[in-house]
Amino acid sequence: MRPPYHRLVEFVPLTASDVEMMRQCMSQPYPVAKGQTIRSEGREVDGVYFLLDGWVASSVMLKNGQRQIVKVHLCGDMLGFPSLAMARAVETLEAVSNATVAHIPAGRLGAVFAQAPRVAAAMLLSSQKERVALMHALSWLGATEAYERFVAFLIDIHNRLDAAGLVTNGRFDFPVRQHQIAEVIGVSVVHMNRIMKRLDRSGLIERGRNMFRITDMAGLKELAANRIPVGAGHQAWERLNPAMG
Amino acid sequence: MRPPYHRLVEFVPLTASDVEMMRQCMSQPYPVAKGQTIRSEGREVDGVYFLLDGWVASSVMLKNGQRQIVKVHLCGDMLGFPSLAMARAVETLEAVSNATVAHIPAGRLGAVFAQAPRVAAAMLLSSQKERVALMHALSWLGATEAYERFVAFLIDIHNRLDAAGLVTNGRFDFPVRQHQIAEVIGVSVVHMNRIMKRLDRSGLIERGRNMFRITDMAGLKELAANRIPVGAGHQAWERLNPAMG
DNA sequence: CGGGCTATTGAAGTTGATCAATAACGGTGG
DNA sequence: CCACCGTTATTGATCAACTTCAATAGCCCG
Repeated sequence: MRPPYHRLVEFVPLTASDVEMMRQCMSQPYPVAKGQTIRSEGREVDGVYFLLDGWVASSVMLKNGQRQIVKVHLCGDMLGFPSLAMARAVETLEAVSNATVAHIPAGRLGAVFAQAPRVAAAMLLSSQKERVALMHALSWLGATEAYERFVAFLIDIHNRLDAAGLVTNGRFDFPVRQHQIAEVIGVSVVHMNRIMKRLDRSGLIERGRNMFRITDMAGLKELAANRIPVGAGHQAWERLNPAMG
Repeated sequence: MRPPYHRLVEFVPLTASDVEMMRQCMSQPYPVAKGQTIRSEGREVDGVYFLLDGWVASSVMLKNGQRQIVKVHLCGDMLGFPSLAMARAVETLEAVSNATVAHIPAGRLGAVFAQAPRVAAAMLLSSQKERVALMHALSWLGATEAYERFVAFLIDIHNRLDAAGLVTNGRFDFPVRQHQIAEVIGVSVVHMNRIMKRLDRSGLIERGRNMFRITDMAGLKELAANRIPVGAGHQAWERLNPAMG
């Protein structure tokens, strides 16, 4: 399945009609301009969103006025899923670049799950992968210094963009401003900048205003805090269905 | 539904037969002694675990030898779910107190999902709640100082124990050692201890070697970094099924 | 070509880490 | 019942990572 639909079939070999059903339950895709909010924390939960193109930050606001970006979403991601379990939305979804999203009303989502249990399984497994990503982000934040955290973040972004076919020769668009990266990594903008300069000097990457190129992935991986876990792919589905396969 | 089964029906009004089916697919409950490992990071993923009693830490190991506890599991929690999407287990499950768990083989889990879509929905929504918990832990780690993080952690534990009926008059068992709390909060043991002494002086809590009593919850909540989000309960299920209700 | 956002750099102050040592607890064997 | 020992808790002193304040420079856009 081509991006942006590649993630739907990552864990479960959905049929063409399964995917078509998912597509049917989405609204017409619409553009969101850079900086615009798709849905704010505290709003009513009326469903989830599918990101067809662009970059979206999912963030949580704290009482002290600080904001933590808990996930940078890329092409093919489902947005706002965690809030489905909560009375009101817990995260703010904000476009970091110009983006294209489609809304999926909660009611239609329920209908799809009822009619296509394989789609439900696909969503369940995708959600577990997101939990793993959060667990790793948490471990970086709690147990490593900021430089390594940023390296791990860069590698993650690279790999996910690569899966969406958006990396050429280690080079990819990177529309995230330094103050936003700082909110991901959990440091001040000032320190974030010092980290970038330090990474510049390392010679492992090249950096443009809206672009990154990883010139030495092996070197970067040595700096990162832990091994990048590998997804189970369709093996996950096979584990759940030992008979059918 | 009584603990430890209270969380199964938190979001979806499962029938008695749904719950019975879940219970059927679990192994005979077995004890795990304090300090024992239930499943290690890197092991094969052969299913998940249900925690009937006791405390279990879910942790991730980093290359630098540091360990981050990403979740402290309590009675009624499902353990090891995130690894279902990965080729090998990403977290280590270790008993913090004597505990009782039951194993749920992946294959039986798949069978339940196929036969009881409402159970699948319940698991999906529970997983979203866990994602929200991780998102908040992440925001605390990234954007607040350790003292507030610990307060937020304490409140969270209190609320979850309360939901399991394990709090009396603000008092609850707390078998977690300071070095383990340090691994949750992301600080050194030494600093963790200073935080506890500081909290002692605040007069908001009383502390014993294996016990906590919250004497001023309102005061604690003022210290915490952000509002405690409220779960949607069965409203989550109703959102997914607007017709049936 | 002015104005706002973004990036960069310096200097001083905090939070929390690390090293090191001591005290208290809890269980065990004699 | 007590002496012993490993684990856990507590405290002091020094050091590193990171923050905050402040200022300047560069980029993009109308």
